[in-house]
Amino acid sequence: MLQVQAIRESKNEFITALKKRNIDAAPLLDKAIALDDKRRETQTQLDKTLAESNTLSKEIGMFFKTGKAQEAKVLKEKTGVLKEESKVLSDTLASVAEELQALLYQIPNIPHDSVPAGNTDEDNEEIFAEGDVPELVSNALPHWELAKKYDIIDFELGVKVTGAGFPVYKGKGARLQRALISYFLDKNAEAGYTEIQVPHLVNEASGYGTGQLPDKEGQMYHVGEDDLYLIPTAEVPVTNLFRGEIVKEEQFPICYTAYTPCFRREAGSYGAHVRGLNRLHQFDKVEIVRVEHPLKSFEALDGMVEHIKNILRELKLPYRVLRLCGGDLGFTSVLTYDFEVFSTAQDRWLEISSVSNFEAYQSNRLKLRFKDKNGKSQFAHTLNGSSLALPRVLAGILENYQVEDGIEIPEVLIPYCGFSKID
RNA sequence: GGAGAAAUGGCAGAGUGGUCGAAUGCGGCAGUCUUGAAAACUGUUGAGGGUCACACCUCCGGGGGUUCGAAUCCCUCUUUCUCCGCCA
Repeated sequence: MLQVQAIRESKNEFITALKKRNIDAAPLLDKAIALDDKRRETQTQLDKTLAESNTLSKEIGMFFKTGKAQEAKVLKEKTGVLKEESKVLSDTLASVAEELQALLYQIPNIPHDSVPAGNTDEDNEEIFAEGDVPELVSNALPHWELAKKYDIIDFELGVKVTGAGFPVYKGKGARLQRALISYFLDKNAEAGYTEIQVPHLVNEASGYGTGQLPDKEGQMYHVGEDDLYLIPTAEVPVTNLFRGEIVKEEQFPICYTAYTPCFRREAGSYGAHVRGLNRLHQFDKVEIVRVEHPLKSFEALDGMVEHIKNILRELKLPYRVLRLCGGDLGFTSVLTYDFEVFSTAQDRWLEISSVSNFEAYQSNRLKLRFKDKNGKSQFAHTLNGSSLALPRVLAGILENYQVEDGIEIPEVLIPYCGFSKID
């Protein structure tokens, strides 16, 4: 969430920037400032009342010690009144603070200067493209047909066991998927990311920490009996490792990578673009997460983009990089680059990675800080990106690497797979 | 799942109703000594809010209560440890 102090300092800039998200933020920001004024005023009054009460209590103690019970009794009556007052004040404070918090949760992050205005993915800005679209055989198939033909992914079996959107990977399909996971993790480790394994279920506080709660509640699977959520991305457990932490400045950059399955209810999504691996309830993803010094976070973002480009280059997949427009930008993000692979057989772009800088928006919720050189603590910046999301990379490989009598395996993956062709 | 014990500052560990934000040790930082380092000695060292800076307020696992006053008493939740049971 935004810091009230920042809202006070840059209200007009924020209003202008939030227009790119098609939001008229003026009333929200004004209300936040007004609530914060009220909060501070109440806090001051409460502090005064408590200070008085503390002083009197000490005096009472002294009177008791010196046997002056009568004097103590008089003061006790006074503190009784102060107690009533402070009760009222602290109730007011709690409710004002809660209201302010709820309001701040509703205000999205401030888009970066470079973010284009716009409403939908149509308005995203292509900033880079690379790789040749392969010439495919005349009877090229989409991946769900290929999956059936070579018996490497079974969607029906998944339906039987669980439901739609939970595919079963078989044989070389399963092996290829595992190869991709290992390959991605190795590439990330090579680039300086520390590999970690994290829980796949998180508690409510973690959901709030990274911003999935309260606004995307319906997108997560919730285990009611234990009040836990299945993670929609490794971002949630990995970033929450730092919840409430004060890190040392010299620890920067903090770079982690983790493989996890991801669970998404995808409530409300429908249409022709959800076939096969395009949209699933459970899928695998390798994530990279960074915690950075505020002055270094955009440099870090660029580094992450370059890193992912390198991977796609090695896989020899045609891809492009988009800068998301205000309307398509995630709630908590300042700047997001999406990577898309071109699927020749489907004749469309498939999103395979999303790389974002959240600046201090998550840190403020997480209370993730560092000590600067002056010994002051300030919020760190958090970033994350997919490196990469498996199903669509798999779809891209299956479709773009198909030949007359099978599917070839990208060269870099052969050592991981132990075979060079699916047939 | 059953029984018992515990939760205090970066760590260890005192503190069972008032002067305790908290002894002491270790660690960290600064200084003295030293060519330099180590040792020794001296000083300093939690977080948040608030202030120009002070003052002041809050925090001893979380929440609630008793009291004029709570780290200390009561309730509750969570977590950890030990023993037993079960088990990948």
